[in-house]
Amino acid sequence: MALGKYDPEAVERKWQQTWQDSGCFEVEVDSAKPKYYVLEMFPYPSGKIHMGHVRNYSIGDVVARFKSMQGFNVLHPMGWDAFGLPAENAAIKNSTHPATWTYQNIAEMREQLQRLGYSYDWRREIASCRPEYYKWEQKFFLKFLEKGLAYRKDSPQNWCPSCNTVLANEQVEEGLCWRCDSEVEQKDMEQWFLRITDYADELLADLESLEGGWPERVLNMQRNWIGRSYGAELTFKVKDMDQTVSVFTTRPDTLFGATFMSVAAEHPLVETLTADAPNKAEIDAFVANIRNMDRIKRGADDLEKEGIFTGKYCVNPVTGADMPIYIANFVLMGYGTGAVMAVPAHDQRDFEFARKYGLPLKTVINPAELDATGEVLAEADLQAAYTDPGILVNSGDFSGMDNESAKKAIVEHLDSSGLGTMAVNYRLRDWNVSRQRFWGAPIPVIYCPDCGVVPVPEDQLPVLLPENAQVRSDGKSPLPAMEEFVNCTCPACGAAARRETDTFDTFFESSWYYMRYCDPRNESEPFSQEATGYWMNVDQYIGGIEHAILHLLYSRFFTKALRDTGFIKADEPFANLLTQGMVLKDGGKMSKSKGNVVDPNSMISRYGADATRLFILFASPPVKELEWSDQGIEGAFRFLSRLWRLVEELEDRLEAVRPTSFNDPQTDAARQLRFKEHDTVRRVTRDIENEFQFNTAIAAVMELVNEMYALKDELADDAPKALSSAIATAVTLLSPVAPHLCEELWAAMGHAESLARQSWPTFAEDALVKDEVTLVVQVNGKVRGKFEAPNDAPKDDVEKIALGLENVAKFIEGKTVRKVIVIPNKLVNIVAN
RNA sequence: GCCUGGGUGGUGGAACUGGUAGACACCCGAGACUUAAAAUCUCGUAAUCUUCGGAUUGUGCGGGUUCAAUUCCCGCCCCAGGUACCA
Repeated sequence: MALGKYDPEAVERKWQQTWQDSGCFEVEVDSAKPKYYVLEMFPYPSGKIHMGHVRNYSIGDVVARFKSMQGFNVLHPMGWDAFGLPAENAAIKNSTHPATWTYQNIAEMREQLQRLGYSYDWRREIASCRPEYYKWEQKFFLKFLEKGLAYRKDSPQNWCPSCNTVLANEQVEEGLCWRCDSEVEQKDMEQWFLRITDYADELLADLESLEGGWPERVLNMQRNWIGRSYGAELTFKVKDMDQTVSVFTTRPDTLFGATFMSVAAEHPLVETLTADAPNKAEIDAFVANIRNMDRIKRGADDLEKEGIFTGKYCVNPVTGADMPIYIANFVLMGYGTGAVMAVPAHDQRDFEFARKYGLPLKTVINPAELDATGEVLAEADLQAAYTDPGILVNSGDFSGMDNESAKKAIVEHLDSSGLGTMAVNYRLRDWNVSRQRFWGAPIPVIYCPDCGVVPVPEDQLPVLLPENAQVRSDGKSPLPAMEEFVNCTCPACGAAARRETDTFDTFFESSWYYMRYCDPRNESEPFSQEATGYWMNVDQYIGGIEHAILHLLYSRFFTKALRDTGFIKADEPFANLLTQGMVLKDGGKMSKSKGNVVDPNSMISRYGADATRLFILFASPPVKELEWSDQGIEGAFRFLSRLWRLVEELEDRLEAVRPTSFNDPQTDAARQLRFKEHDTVRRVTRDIENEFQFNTAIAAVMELVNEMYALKDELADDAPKALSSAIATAVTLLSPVAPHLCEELWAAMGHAESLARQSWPTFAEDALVKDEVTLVVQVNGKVRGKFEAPNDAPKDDVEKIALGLENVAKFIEGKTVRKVIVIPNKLVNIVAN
């Protein structure tokens, strides 16, 4: 077989067909083999793949092919995160059904991914918008409902006026909708929630088990998001009223210094407290003003602290002092209890508030150094709150205690009277999963006028999304107006009832798709225990950092919830996580508005899939950002052509040998090439295993190819065997990155079996032993010369040669040699002065 | 403010447990081949100086440890991401 000119398109199409015909990447449960599950985040079928996808999937493909060659049974699936708003928008624009647009996009994107030669088991492909898929999450929801993990609640929600739907807390970014950047409003609505907060502790604790496998910053982002703080819940009696106010505080040790109380404008007690206030109108206006303020303004750093006195007092349980109750604009209903005990001497916000409204300050924590002198921090002198640790003062029996011990002691004291307990508070809120959208999975419940909320019986699943729906031009979901969908009979009593018209948040689908991949065609259950027992967890998950909180937190929660409802045995879904960096152009993110988008298709048709993959993996390590370079991909293409030409030139003399099979060099050149060949195996293997350093792995193969070019004419009789072995090694090592070209060259050497089925090469230690090594000579730490010496030459010999070097002698002349440090086979440092 | 990363040539990036800083590639320059161009091949390419042997400086800044520091320690500056009136 003659190779001829390198034509990427022809080579790539040929091997893609071959792999498909032979079922090369199709895998089954095989308990005799160790498994490896590599997964890339499944794409939203927007219509076209972009460079970010190419990077994500190329990284995953190298891992999959590498692990497979190492002997693992590799699960490497692909599918589509197919529900979502863009399909509805496109449907409005083209007046079609969102499904039409979605399935068309899937077909196009599948073809593009196939053109890139990724080693997916396409039989396992899933699309989350198919009833065979969402049927199971409807079932999960019913189980959650049964377990009390799902509940319905009426409360203020984040509302995006542009998307016409509510958003989860995680989907609001700086007060804006995560998807469309519209300002998010607050709206009272009845919605379905999942009790993710029940798992707050476990979600936090298990992050420890991911240490090492997940990037530290993602673990930290999740920790911050869950936001656990330790403190106490204290109860204050309202004076002259049969009411109490509870607060959460991390500083119960400062209770003796609490001089007033601040509550949020939304606090349920506000109305009761102010009912008989003489300035009721003024208070109402103040409250309304805060409530109507948008999130951004209200959350601004420089927002002036403002408040208004309710006219009521509560009683400090330890001092008995009256504490005026204020409504304050900086107190948030969404955190803690929506009420704060104000300790102006030891909290900066309370300090500012107290100064503004002339409220009393009382020092109760004294800096230890000051305390030693017998003095106490003077309230009048305070320029800011004292928030550091110290010794309690003015605190009755607790005075003299250090403030850490006092936290516990004071809460225990209150506990006896039922006014305080230790408490843990989380920033995490329950997950609102209701969306007022059409293109999503219907929430399987029915509202009966007599029975209330009734779950759809399991045998009536799936609740199908109607195929005949007409999307509305105003963007609202058509479901509430579709009588044939809405009207139904109550499964409990048979009366006429209404079906829920909200659909699930699309993060519902992406929270469990990796489990479905394990058993994607199962019609009797979401997945079998056998399949998930073998394949789960995902060994390596790869995707963008933008999912660090949302998707990854929801998936972790889902795994635990499905474990507790008996579906799966795993505690965590993803053992290892790689977050790849963004693909940039001219220093900025590629975007249509900037007009700097590089279309993968044009690159593939021009340079081929192999060159595109090679460049994107070579230009930068996976976790870093990648600057796209048009010259760079040309360089990648040039290297592949160079390798191709080398094999073409030698084709007649090559033998179908295994990598690193050449082991009896006769010439120095052959010894040198053999060293390089084995060293390359060592480096490439190490670089891929350590942090997926594909860039340096590729560089190592480039060096090997350069070495072959440099030595090929000096190999004499060793040439055929030495070169055959080195080329076999080069194409094998490079095959995960540029699989098509490598298969072609492998075949050209005379191999009948696919390279994809070969085992990963190993290196021989003896090949890495050099007869001669270069030693560097330093004088006082500066390089002054170098020389060749036999491997493991005796220290004394090495020292003698080093001291005798001309340039070295120059630098030690007139000085006394104090010490000579010899690092074997590396370096000699002469210390002289 | 707090948390997490990160600052190395003209550019992307290397440097295994402290041991020749700049691998590999891009760009650029010179030469070979060619009628010519492209492609390809060879060589050069941190800065400054140079008697062309080499010398000096150099991994954000300032200190320190060490025979030896991009690597370890202390203090600062800058950049990116996350997060926050969180009580």
